[in-house]
Amino acid sequence: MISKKTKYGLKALAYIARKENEMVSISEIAREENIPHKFLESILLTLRKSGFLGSKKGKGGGYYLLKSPSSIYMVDLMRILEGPIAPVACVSLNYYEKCDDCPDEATCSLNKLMIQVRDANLNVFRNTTLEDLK
Amino acid sequence: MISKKTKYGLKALAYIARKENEMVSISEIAREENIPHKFLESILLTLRKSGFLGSKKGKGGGYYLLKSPSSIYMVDLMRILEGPIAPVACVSLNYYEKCDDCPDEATCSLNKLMIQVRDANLNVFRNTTLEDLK
DNA sequence: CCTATTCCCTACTATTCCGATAGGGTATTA
DNA sequence: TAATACCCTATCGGAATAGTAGGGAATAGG
Repeated sequence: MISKKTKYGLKALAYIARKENEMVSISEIAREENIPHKFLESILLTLRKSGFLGSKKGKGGGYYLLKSPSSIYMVDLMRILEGPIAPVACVSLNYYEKCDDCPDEATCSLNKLMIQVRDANLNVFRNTTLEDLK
Repeated sequence: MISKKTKYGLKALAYIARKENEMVSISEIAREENIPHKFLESILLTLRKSGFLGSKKGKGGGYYLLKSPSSIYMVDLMRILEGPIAPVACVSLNYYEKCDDCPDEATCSLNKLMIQVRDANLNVFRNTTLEDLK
């Protein structure tokens, strides 16, 4: 199950994508998408720091996409918002970590299944862009 | 990312499956698979109550599979150990729940993607059995 | 029978993570 | 200069996760 952070983040991005080339304020998104204002603020902040959003301060300011929706891939958004795509860290491409218990990944009974799950999810996320959420 | 409960549970089941028709004790599994004894005990208890394992008390006792590994599907194990397969409850087949925020699932921007993810995972878990983990 | 073994069961604890909020600071526009 | 809107750090309660404690009950072997 994905976190609310991820869910809110994707919904907000889809909302911004629908308003092509417009500046969109946190307040507007929060209101229209029923997302807690302050929580959303922190999410958009990380999306800006990750290079997906630009922002403008002051009256009439807000957020806007830095790239076209069709060139923003879900796989990149998911990694920023949710973390690893893989179901266990020991098969993660971007967040690899060894298991405490498992002495040898090559003979681990779960390894193959975990890789299958990872790849199934990667396949979806690599073939979906923000354009598809509009 | 799956919980340690799920990971330990699957590893334990795979271990038991490898010992065909033998009685396997908690202690043996805990030792061989590096799983905390008491934690494993509680996991195997839920697997027994869910109908996957049988048990025998007393000296020489332990756990055993109630069905052949090839007829125990991952999808059923995952639902017991991990919970919903779906990334959000509002697209879950077995654990459906309406979203607080979303006024209408039919127009929700995430709905289609979430269903895709759910189905990708279902596809893996429905086509894998405990036999494949042996 | 007695005892060691092994599962059974409830409850409890410690830690981590999630969801959300507080509160002030800074830039921008009118 | 007032109002608006983003910037940033810190904090906090509650839920979930991970794991522990401790005694009870069945069983096999001596």
